Amino acid sequence: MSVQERKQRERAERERLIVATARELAAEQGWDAVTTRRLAERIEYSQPVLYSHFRGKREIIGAVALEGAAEMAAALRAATAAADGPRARVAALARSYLDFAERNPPVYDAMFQLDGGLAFASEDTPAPLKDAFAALLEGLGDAAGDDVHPALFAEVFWAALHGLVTLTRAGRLPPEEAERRVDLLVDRLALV
Amino acid sequence: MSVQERKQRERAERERLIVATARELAAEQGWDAVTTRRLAERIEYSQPVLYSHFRGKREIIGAVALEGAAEMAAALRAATAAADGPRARVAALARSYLDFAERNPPVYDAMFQLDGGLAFASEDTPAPLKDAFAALLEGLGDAAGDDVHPALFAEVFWAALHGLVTLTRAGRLPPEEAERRVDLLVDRLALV
DNA sequence: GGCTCGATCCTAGCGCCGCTAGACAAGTGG
DNA sequence: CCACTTGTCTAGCGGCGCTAGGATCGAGCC
Repeated sequence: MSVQERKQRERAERERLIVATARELAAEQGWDAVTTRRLAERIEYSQPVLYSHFRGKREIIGAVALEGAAEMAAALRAATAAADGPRARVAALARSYLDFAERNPPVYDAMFQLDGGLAFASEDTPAPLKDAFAALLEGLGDAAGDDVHPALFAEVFWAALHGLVTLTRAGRLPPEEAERRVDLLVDRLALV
Repeated sequence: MSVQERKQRERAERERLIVATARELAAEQGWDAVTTRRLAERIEYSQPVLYSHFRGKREIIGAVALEGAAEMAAALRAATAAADGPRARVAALARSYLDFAERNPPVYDAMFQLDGGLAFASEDTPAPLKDAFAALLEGLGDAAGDDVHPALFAEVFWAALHGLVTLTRAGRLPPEEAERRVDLLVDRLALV
């Protein structure tokens, strides 16, 4: 069986290569430049090979999004763990979120802007996505206050962060004021 | 000169037809279905005619976005004018914004999700876009509080609303709770 | 060791996209 | 009546996502 196992390993390896290359290409030249032809050329296989791993381009985007979700969850947890006190924790969470989006624009796009064909709010939502939201929920802790359901609070807080990311990226919000916006958001929304 | 004037009128009329048809097609089948070929067929002209009015597809999307911005500005002003008291005004503004996005998904997408080639935060930002933000700013009035610049406050409030729209559309936030989220946003963010 | 056969991968191509060059008809001014 | 501008169309370019069908190659059996 060793031969089959080796083949499976190689296959999995190649799948990782595809996702990593797609991400790399997107980081260098944007998602528009990520075409199946270019991607195939970079991994030094022909186009149809991509389709033996993924149903189509959407699924490749989705794979990048899942990778990103896992990384974001880790980043959020690391940031909140290092913070001291409730307010600092919420602020660190917010900064960490914005920071992640700024450092990985194509990954963030894959997660929220592009169609990666991922189910979001259903039972078959992929685990990494659920976990990223869980990390958000943990970090916010009891900043929701007694009169508001924590999940609802997390949703609104998340929406605000996501809006900041989107509008900043669109060139609508000058980056210099980012810090002040985070302060405003944390000071007013969170009860800490 | 009458002949030339008539021609100009007809030309302007056809341009409106193009934009309206693009919007209609997007509303019926989504922006993916808005191709230059289909659009040309619907207006009963050939493809190149589109390019005598717009530089390309992006500009057509941009035109729909501008139309949408003007409508949104009007909707926001109407909603805030009808509201009584500062808190009601802010709440009406928020509901009106979300309502607009829900009623006109493709238009909202043209404004904020797609690339319409519009300059956003510079001196040559088209007037309708500036005006829409102005309407937002007016509606929020002095809900910013004394310690926060009104424009900065408007940006954050807007970002939160935009995030709610995006995440709701992505299926991430259940629509039933929309009202409660608006309440949370208004109660905490606005000082009224 | 030679052969069969299934897995694996590639070449070629389909239908569609955004966009444009160049032919052609219609209307205007001399 | 003719030259010419203006407006529109036909046809086609390069590139897209995706797939059918043929070639190749290595594993497993006699």
